[in-house]
Amino acid sequence: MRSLDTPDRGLDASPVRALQRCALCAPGEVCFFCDSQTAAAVNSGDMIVADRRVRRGESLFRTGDAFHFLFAVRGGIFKTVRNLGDGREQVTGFQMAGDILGTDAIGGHVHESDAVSLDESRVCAIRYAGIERLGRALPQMHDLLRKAMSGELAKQQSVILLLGTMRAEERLAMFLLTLSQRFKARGYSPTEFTLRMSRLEIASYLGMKIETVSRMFSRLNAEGLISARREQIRILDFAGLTRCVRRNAH
Amino acid sequence: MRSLDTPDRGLDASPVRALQRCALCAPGEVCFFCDSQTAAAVNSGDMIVADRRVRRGESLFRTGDAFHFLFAVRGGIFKTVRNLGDGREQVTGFQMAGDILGTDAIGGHVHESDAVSLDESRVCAIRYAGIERLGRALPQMHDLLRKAMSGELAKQQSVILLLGTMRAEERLAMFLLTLSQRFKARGYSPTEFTLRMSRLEIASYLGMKIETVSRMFSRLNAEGLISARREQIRILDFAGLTRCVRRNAH
DNA sequence: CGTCCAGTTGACCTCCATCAAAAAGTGTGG
DNA sequence: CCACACTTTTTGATGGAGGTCAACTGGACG
Repeated sequence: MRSLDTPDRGLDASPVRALQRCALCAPGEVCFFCDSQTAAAVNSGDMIVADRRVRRGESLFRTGDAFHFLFAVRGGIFKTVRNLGDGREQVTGFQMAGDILGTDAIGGHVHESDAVSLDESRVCAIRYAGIERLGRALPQMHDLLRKAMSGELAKQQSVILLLGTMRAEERLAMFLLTLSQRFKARGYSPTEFTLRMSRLEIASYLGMKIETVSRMFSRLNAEGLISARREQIRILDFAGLTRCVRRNAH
Repeated sequence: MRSLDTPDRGLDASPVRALQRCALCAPGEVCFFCDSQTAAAVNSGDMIVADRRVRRGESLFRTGDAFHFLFAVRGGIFKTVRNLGDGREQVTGFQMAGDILGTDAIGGHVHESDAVSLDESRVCAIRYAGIERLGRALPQMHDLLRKAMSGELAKQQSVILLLGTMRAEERLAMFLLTLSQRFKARGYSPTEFTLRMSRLEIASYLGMKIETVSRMFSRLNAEGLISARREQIRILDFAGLTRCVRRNAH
């Protein structure tokens, strides 16, 4: 009930807190650490934070890299790709402003996935050792981090449900609804947006083949639920899309 | 490469640290907070920790419950079940000694899944407020928690890959290999064990139907890789099972 | 010994993958 | 600006893995 009725807690949605901008964020940007308390710490220089831009196609980190930094996405969009070792790989998520990258490497000290920018992106690189140290003086930051990681866990569980229980059409409908939600939360139009990821990347993320993704786009088009032409998406019927996710049940 | 070559970092595997038992753990038990430092804090009464047994079929928490406690599994086994709201649901994981439960609710303050015991289980219930408070004096505990959550994220990503890219036979082979690994890490036989979960629960977890699970068990049997009779499993050929996971690639 | 439930096996069908080709963009050099 | 190569997306035709439905098997328990 919850994940469908409250889509902002559903698949890959991330609650973007309406917080004060931190010292590093430019107007129009939000980042994970945008919090007055935390921003103060950043200013005071207690924590090593580096502003960084990442070009389309560039990686923040790759599988096997030693873990030193967490990354707070301030603008643009990333994909994370995880490798199975036999040539197979899968996109495990898309991250945009307000999202955090690298948390899955805290435990193993090594990144288990690639983070690739799909756009001109801006991030803050935050030295993890600094976070560990600073937490004593600034417990809010640790709280923020735990909440973000907990949110990641919940998001991934939604992906697991999508992959484990949904049919192709539902998956795509869910994907579009979630994207729409995320754009809305960031102040962009929820009804009209441009896909930054290719059909291949969508297919990988949704556990299907590129042809099937294409067919499902066409089908949603034919049903009058969306108007999709290549990367340009307009959602025409939210209720219909939501019904589409539910109806294939059982 | 990594997830197959180093199975203990693969699907649902959890590195069980060989640490000193904490004050609450009985001989033969391990828990998440088994750490001399942490154990001391537990003893000193700084953190509210309650020992608790959970009977087969009982829940630790249910979807919608307010979040107050994390649970450290000391013995037995749990499943977490997440609901899609239209009748569909899926088992998102199995947790045994050393694993932690409830972390996905830290962000939203509400549990988004059910945690059900599949056995006579023992857990420590740890008041989350206590963890937040105690972290200042005992940073190791926060570190432990972050690492555990990070490990959860990595585990779930492996599940996402399993659901997104693997065929039915591979999924079951992977499941058995991972279980074996987890038993081994806990000092039990990796070659011979009893499944505590039903075929239905396995099917749900692996995103397939009960009939398919049954067929795949039969197939692995026929191939001489395992000897499975109902819940009693013996692994006859580890290399063969591993090859089975790889071979269906592409 | 019959009932019940979990698991297995069989027969059939559907959804999606696969293979193939056309269509629509994108980029490059003349 | 056009011709040509090349990539990405769409559409079509076909087949196969796994879902569905149904019957059977084998423990567990009264």
